[in-house]
Amino acid sequence: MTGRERELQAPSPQDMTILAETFRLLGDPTRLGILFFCMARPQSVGDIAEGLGLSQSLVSHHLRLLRGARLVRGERRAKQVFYALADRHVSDMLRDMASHIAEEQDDA
Amino acid sequence: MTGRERELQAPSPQDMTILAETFRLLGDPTRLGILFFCMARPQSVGDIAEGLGLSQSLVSHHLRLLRGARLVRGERRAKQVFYALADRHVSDMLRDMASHIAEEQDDA
DNA sequence: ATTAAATATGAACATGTATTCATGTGTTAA
DNA sequence: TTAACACATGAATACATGTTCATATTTAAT
Repeated sequence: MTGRERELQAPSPQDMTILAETFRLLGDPTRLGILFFCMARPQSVGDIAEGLGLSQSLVSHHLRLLRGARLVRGERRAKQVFYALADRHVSDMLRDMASHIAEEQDDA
Repeated sequence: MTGRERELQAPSPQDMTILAETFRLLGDPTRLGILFFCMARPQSVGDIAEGLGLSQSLVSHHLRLLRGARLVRGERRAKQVFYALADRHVSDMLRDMASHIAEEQDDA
């Protein structure tokens, strides 16, 4: 115990880069919608497109970016590819942020 | 208890918008740097600029965006304006995300 | 082999945005 | 009132990026 328990050190430059990149990808409404749409269970590209009212091409483009950042994982089943959040960290991040935003509204 | 305790409902459209906007603002390396720089204690605009090697104008422009989203708060003291994270939610968000990213690196 | 279905990719475009430069506004001291 | 300091703002620009359209690739069925 140093008496400064709440001291917060800035992330390493490397983590900073990844952090900013992650935030940037989550900062697009379309991509954010895709992520929440895949949260409950894996969804095929077509399902995402239809469910969110987006073109198949657009969804595929966004999924490529999300894949590149390891935010989602895609698995083939026959002709379709089902996408899911990459791991628990991703879903936890979304959940945490969502709850922070929700609480923030109270004390406006 | 429903047996589906981990069920996650998507945020409301309104929260979705705020969430995406928040992510978008955090998605810029310069802004992210400014936020972490102000985390420990309030910092003046000049200190931020000098500390991060940025122009005063650029810092001011970014602070305006961060203010608009209520991510930071500015307080005047004499000639200077000291900026701090708006509230605990903001610092918690940054801390949470940073730790998620840090842990994510382990199981690469 | 053809055909159809599902997804991925490349080019093109329009829009958004981070940065710089110049200038304005507010505050303190003389 | 000036002058100097600290910060804010507007215009301009270079660059990034979200979206569409057309087309390629992969898989399954006949």
